[in-house]
Amino acid sequence: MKLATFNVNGIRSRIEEVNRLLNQVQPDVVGLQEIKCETSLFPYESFAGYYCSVSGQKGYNGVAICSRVQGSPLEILNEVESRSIGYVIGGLLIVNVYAPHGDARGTPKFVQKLNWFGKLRQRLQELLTTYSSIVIMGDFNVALEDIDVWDPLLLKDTVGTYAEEREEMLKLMEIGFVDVFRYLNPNASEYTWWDYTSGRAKRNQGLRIDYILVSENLLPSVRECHILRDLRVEKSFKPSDHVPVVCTLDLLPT
DNA sequence: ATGGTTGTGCAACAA
Repeated sequence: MKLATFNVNGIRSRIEEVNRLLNQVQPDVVGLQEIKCETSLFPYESFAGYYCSVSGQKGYNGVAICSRVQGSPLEILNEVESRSIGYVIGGLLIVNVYAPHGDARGTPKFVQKLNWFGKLRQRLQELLTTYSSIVIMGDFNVALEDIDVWDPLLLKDTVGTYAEEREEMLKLMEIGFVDVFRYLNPNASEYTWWDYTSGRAKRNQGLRIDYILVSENLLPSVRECHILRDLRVEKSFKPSDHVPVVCTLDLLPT
């Protein structure tokens, strides 16, 4: 089973890049973040062969899960902003999230981000009593370690590297989830997001803030995990500021 | 250079 997560930064402006992902990678399940449209405006026609469960919102945020195998939608968090969505495929629960970006330490948005992680952790703890196999994918807006940051000194104590943010994400993982990319690549410095400004992408000055996490029972099934940096360097279309993360598990997509 | 770019939606905000 091949899983992909992709913060598209506006799904209606990213059709070409999404087509490339679907055709080249042929994922069984795709989690999308920042679709930035209402549910009714989601381009379902671009996902032929997929069942799409969408939680949209006008202008901002918005998440979707598209799966080749039909499943059942599951509410993850009851929240005003569309930042989470769940989909149950057989015995596997897929959770797709778009964590709040946050702001500088001490601001309301900084506190909201930490609280959101706390709510998600509590909900996952509850879900782990029902679903033993859970995948959480998405844009967490946190670079867990300094090797996930192109210049840890320059970016010390900024959005995505604050110790409080890292602690919240680690607490979430400590209830029983593993970062698949780091598990397979203990020392790799690869990034999933580059600022549009200042030519960050071409100089590979980015952060790793998009993840696929699996519940510990799934670790024996983990085979591969790749970050598709080519999609940002590619000149043939306008890219998102994020690139997809793709993981392969030895599970049948049923 | 208090800088730079993008999407949404049409001014300004969020990232």
